Amino acid sequence: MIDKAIQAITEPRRRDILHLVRDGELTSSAIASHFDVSAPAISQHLKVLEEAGLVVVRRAGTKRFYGIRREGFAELMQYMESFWDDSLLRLKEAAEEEERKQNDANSKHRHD
Amino acid sequence: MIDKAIQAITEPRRRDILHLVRDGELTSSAIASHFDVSAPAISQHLKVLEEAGLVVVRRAGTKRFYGIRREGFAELMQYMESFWDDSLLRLKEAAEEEERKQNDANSKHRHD
DNA sequence: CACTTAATTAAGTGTATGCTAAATTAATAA
DNA sequence: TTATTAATTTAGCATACACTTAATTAAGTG
Repeated sequence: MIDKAIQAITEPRRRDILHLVRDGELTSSAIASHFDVSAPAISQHLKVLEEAGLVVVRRAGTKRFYGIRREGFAELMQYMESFWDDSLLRLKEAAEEEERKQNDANSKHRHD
Repeated sequence: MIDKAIQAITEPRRRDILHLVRDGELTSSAIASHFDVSAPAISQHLKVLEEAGLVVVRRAGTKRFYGIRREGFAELMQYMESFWDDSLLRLKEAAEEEERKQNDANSKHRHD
């Protein structure tokens, strides 16, 4: 699922769609009106986002309202954070180690 | 550049490569040895990651050592955070609003 | 029922992309 | 210089995917 979610946010158009619906539900056609592509194209993007667990549909008559799915969003964010936080932690440690070495080297050369 | 970075981490194999090099520099062949694909395939992935500003190369003789590029990583992380943090903030607000409504409705029905 | 509205599914197209084997570059060693 | 090692670039292939138009489904409405 997490792979699907990452795959889903790959496509710039789908990130745009997520930005559109994150403030509240929108119908497929309302979303489509923001773009220069056909309604089916948007419908296909919405399907991908839904299968990735990032949006949910609420049916009301002939309309379908799309909105953010919190759990999916949270899961994706957690993955991202664990990925980058771990990396940054290690980079921070590496940077500090580097600085230590630098200081050692300097103190050997300095004679004040 | 940020679009290229997102595009770059789309591919699962490239995320795996990033995981491999985030603890320290590795040569192209050392990276390739972890996977079932050919060396050229890895080389091409590394090129994508380099052009996205996520890794850097250090040449030493015939070898090329690949490592994480901090600035690129930080930039990508910032973008991700701003995307998701904004979203989560709005979702949190929406949830609180929802709860308020729920409470109002309950207090009208309750007669204790 | 026929008609409208909202949206999706289906079929087909062009392009991007991940992969391979073969050729090429680059640095070093004999 | 010739050979070796490390890696990349090239050319070609197969698949994935974003898009289009046309057809179809689904829910109301006259």
